[in-house]
Amino acid sequence: MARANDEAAALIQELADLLSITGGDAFKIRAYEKSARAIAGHPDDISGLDLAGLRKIPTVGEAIAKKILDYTTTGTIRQVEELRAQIPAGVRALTAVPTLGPKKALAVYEELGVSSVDELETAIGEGRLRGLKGFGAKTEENILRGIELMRGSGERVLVDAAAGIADEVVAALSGLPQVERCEHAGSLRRMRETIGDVDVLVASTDPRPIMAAFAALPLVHEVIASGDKKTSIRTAKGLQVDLRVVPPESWGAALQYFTGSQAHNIRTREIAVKAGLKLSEYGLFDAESGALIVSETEDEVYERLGLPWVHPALREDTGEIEAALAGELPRLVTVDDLRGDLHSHTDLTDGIAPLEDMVAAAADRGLEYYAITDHAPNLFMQRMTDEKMLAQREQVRALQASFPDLALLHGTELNIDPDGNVDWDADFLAGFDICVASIHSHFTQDQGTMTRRLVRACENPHVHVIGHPTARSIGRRAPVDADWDEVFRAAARTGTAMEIDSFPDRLDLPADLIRRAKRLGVRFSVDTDAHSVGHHRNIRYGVGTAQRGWLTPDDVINTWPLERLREFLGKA
DNA sequence: GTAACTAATTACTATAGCTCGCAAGCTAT
Repeated sequence: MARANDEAAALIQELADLLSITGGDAFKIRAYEKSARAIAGHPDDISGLDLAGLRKIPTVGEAIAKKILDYTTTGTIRQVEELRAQIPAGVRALTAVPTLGPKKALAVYEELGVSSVDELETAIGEGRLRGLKGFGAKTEENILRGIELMRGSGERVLVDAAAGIADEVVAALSGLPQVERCEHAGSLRRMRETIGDVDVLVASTDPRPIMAAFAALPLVHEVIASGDKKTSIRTAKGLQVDLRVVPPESWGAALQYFTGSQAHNIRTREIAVKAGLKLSEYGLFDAESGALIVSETEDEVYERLGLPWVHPALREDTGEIEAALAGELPRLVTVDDLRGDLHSHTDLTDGIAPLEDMVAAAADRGLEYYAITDHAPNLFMQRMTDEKMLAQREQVRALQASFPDLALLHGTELNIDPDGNVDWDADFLAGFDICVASIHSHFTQDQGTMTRRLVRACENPHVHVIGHPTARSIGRRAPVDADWDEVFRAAARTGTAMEIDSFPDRLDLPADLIRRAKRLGVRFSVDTDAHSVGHHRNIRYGVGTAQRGWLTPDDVINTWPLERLREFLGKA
């Protein structure tokens, strides 16, 4: 799975981290970080590029190009090796402890020889940090809590968990008389697949009572910091929530700023500086006079910078600024664009709701078509049989009369076996309106075998969609290892769609692979994979992932009118 | 280290709050 691009980017990022510890020039460090992102996001494989080719990557100049070449020829970068010899890996790991940055990490290493998180904990226990310049009792306490957090629940949470907290905070604060506007921002608004902390923004002229009300919410376990402009709390499960209160006239600039990403903000601020402006969370200002120019809405902020409004899902500095400047931003697919859902389950297999309830829920979503795709026999615990499947088909056909505005498709979710074959022979498969095929076993095959397996599934004329293609489970199971570009070329060639599964712990395909697949001409299906009525609500996360993959409605087959979809399903 | 309207220098996002120690650095975003 790790491409040369990703490995080279990781090395360059490590170089930046190590330099920040040894106290290198801050701008040099930023240059490395920038180029690491650019290399990771570069569409072409860097292993075939020469010095000139590498330098064509934005932010990669002479020196970094040579380092990448060093990597592609020797497998590593000399400067990284040298710094590794100087700074043990454990010291770099120390900077992962919240409240312990590069400066303090270096101090404990140089003064006390501490080079791992465990050693740091011991050193604090023995009182060895006392007397170190810049380390007081409070710092000790904060580091210990940081270590505890890092080991415990302070990890990133799935997007639905963060969305639940954000919705609760926004609902509670929106009711306060002092609050003029209230929305969540941050990585949740950008729909990242996991969320480190929740950002909530309020517009008001009277912050005090809002901060007090926020700190008193039932979900608050601990108040980390509180001032007039910002209050940070932690929930019982360890999720940090930051509340910022800004004046109403700063709303647009503040929302833009707190939505991030940091990399995107750096780019927008650079554009401001070049135009003789200054952009901060309080507004867009004339750099010389300091006069406020605009900032009431995000639209105004972008417009004054010479850019169209950029959708939050694109704000990662992976090409959206260039596309915006060129007027080539994609019109992203939205939940409202979807006419159908092509992957769902009932209580015939492992769903918990009967067919009628699932179909009624689809009708409530306002869909025009809906596919029932229960599991196929080779997923043995589901006890599927030919007879059960055919009986369900009769039920679906009969139910159709009750839903004149919702076309029901009878399908199945097939299992791609280790060789790339699926359940049932061609004759039986031909009886389905749609077949999704997914990997449910043998996740650890080597890359070559896995690639052939997926390509073979695409080449099956009865397989229309590859379900949750990487089979990952976020935080629990790694994605399968395949040569994705080869899989995507097969999908494009055979007219097989790649699914974007909306389950918050799947979000599969992930956004970076979506972008690669789209470049190779692949189509997508954004589905809920619903196993209950409530799962239909997950569609927002699948659509968010599709947006992060720069997809337009035309890229997504279940935005198409039913007739066009039917043509696609007749791929054979 | 890179990019740019000084072509050899120059600028590089901007702010809040905390901590230590009483002005300034660090961390986080």
